[in-house]
Formats: sequence, structure tokens, C-alpha cells
Amino acid sequence: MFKKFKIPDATIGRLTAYSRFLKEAEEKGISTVSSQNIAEATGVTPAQVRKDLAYFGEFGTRGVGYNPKELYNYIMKILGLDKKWNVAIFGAGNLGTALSQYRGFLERGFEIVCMFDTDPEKVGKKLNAIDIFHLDELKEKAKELNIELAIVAVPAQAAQEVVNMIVEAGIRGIINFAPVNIFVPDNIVLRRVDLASQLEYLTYYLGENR
Amino acid sequence: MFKKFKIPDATIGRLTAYSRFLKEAEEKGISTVSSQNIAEATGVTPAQVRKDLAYFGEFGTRGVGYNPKELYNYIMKILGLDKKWNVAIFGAGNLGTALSQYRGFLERGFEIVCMFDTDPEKVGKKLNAIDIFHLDELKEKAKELNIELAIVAVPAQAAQEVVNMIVEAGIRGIINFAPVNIFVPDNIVLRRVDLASQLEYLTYYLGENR
DNA sequence: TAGATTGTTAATCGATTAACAATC
DNA sequence: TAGATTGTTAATCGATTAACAATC
Repeated sequence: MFKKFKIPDATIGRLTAYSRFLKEAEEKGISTVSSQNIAEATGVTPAQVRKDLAYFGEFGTRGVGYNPKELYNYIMKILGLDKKWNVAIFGAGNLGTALSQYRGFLERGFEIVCMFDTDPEKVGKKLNAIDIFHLDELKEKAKELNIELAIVAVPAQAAQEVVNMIVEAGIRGIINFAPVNIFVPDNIVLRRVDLASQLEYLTYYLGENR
Repeated sequence: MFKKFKIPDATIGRLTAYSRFLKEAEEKGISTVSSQNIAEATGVTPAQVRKDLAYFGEFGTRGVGYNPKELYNYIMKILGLDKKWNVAIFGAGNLGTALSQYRGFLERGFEIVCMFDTDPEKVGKKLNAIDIFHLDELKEKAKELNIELAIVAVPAQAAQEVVNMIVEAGIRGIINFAPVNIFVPDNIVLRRVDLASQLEYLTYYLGENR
């Protein structure tokens, strides 16, 4: 449906930001926005906005601008968010628990359908109405609940093994929160989020010893 | 102490990954590692590793490689992690709570010294030995506890205002977890982490409608 | 010395920005 | 028509990679 050359990774991230602004604009009843408006709200240049959109089609009207609702819908479609996605969280520790309750996911169409752990204290219980299953049940539950995405919040030592099982179970998209580099087959989409590393960007710039 | 031209943002992120590998290598008693070893473990090219390090100095021995412990210490110094940092978390909701208990921060020298909220139900209580103060007490507590970094985990609508107060209180490094673009003065270091956006990278690549 | 691996330069690649024709 | 803003091309900028001299 959309062209797909090599599109910068950063473009995808910016589309998310644009879509949030467009939704706000629509809710405020604004009927037209310019690339300049979008750029100011999201901290990029107008040229960047137009270039990002140009990868996927022509969504505006020359001399006029963009219709917020229309462009929002287009971007959601580009991002694959015109459907709901079923997500499982691996690891029912602090981070997994927090992510399971994070409202931001639901707002964008992500539903946490269950969690997995190996701790007998946790397995079989519910966390705010979300079932915690044993990791051994993964294959079965993945089919039953149609799990499409995995969020990995297990300790670093366990991460590669858990990811292997996730891939085995036919889940193709994975976010890794464990501070370790994970390897997956080519057809799997994997992203790593390193929380401590985020703080280290700050300390690098603030650190005085250089 | 170190050269500081324009260093790619991504270099800083990779240094974090290198340092983790080097620590492991040292713990295993490995006496020498090559750029090739580091590259394989962290998923980059050997040239990238050497280039990243070259921004800051010469840390290896030609024909031999790098000493893990030595290079680890250098990188930690580059990242500003040769000291402990005091961190405050803003927002004692699900995400803030999880982050307050995240072990990965402590391991890298970040100490969560307190949290802030405005909910009377939460203010004055402790969360696993971490005090929750009212946002009004920020200025006072920032001095008293020497808060150096802020993690913002408040609702999107409140984020800009909270960040303004953080800046006012003299805190110069901020991580924003709220899904909204925040503006700060030039001398403040700000990073945004958008959790939902991370999942959207996956759905973009997995989405079939393009 | 021969083999290995760094540090660094030059070439390549890719992403951002500026500029402008198209067009509402 | 005049003014505005898109879509797109070309120029610029920056980051990654390849190649190799330096040197252990």
C-alpha cells in the first residue's frame, strides 16, 4: 500500500510524535495544520516533516496544508496502528508490572493479554486482571491468545533464552528491556530499550571531567 | 580532560554497551580484548568501536588489543560515571514506582534519593524506603538532598509544568517519560523516552498494509 | 622478523536541510 | 491574481565503513 524504500529509523519515531499532535489538533477542532505547525510542536524543521511524509505519499494540499484528522489516520495506518495488537510481557518483576499497567500502551491500541514468569509465587496469579502464566505454557498461550508482540523485562542472564522461546512460539516483534545484546533471526523485529543508558546520556553531557 | 568535538549521539549509547561487555570480560579474567571482540558482543563493526574510542583518546596497544579493566574505567569516566549521581523521580504512579525499584540504575551508580507527587494519598509516605514529597517541596529538597538528575513520569498534561519547576530548582539533567514534547533552556540536558513509540517501531515493520 | 591489531585518514553512504517549481 | 504552502530535487552535512600505515 505504501512505498517502502529505505526509510530512516528516525522517521518512524517522528511519525509517532506527529500523530499525537494531529490528534490534539483535531480534538481542538482545528481544520488545517501546516508543516510549520507540526514542526514547531514536535521540535523538528518543516522540511523534515514534509520529507518524512513524502516517503509514504501526498497527504496535503499545496497552498493550504493538511487536514489533521485525515493525516492522523494516514499516519496510524503507516505505523500499523489501524488495528489492535496483542502484547505479552515477559517477567513479572517491578518493570514488567509497571509496563503492564502503563496506560500509554492501551491509548495506542496495544493490549496486554498476559504475562509470563517462572517464579512459583507469581505463576497462576493475576496482576490487575492480567494472568501470569508459566513460561512453559508460552507456545500454547501464544496461539490461544494470539500474542503478536513481546515485551521482555527479565534479568539480563535470562534474556537470550527467553527470546529464543518467544521466537520459537511464532512471535515476530520483540522489545528488550534487559541490558544485554540479544540475537534473533532475520525475520524477527527486535528493539532494545536501555533505561540506564538513557541516564548516561545526561551524565555524559553534565560530567565535568572532560 | 577529553577532547570534545561533535560526537555522534549514538556513540554515547554504544559506549554504554561496550562498558557492559568489558566489565563481563574483566570478571571472567580475560586479560585482552580486541575491537573485533567488542564489536561482536555489541552488534557493531570493529571500525565503529575503534572510531568511537578515538574521539576520546588512545586506549589500546597496537598489535595487542585493549585491557578490559582499563578500558572499562576510561569509558566510565567518559560517561561521567566515575561518581555516584543523585536522582529524583517525579510522579509516583505505576511507571514512577517501577523505575524507583529498577535495579539497573543502582548498578550504574544512580541513586534514587526521593520521589515527588501531588496526590495527598501518596505524599508523606514511603515507597520501599524512598520518601515521597509534595512537588511544592522541590526547591528545598533539591538543595538538601543534592538532586542532580530528574526522571519525569507524570501525565502528559502536567509534564511541561513539572519540568519548569525542575529547571527552577537547579536540576540540569532530565529524562522525560511523558509522551509529549517538552521545551527547556539551552543549558539543560533533556532526553525523551517514549515507551509506546518503541512498540510502534515493531508494528511499522510488521504491519502488512503497505 | 612475521603476525596481529590499533589509530586514523579517506571514501562511502545516508539523512537532513535549503530552495524552488507546482498548485491551491 | 497574489499569497501561501506543499512535494520534490539538489546541496549540505554528518556518520559509518574500508583501508592502511604505525607499531606492538
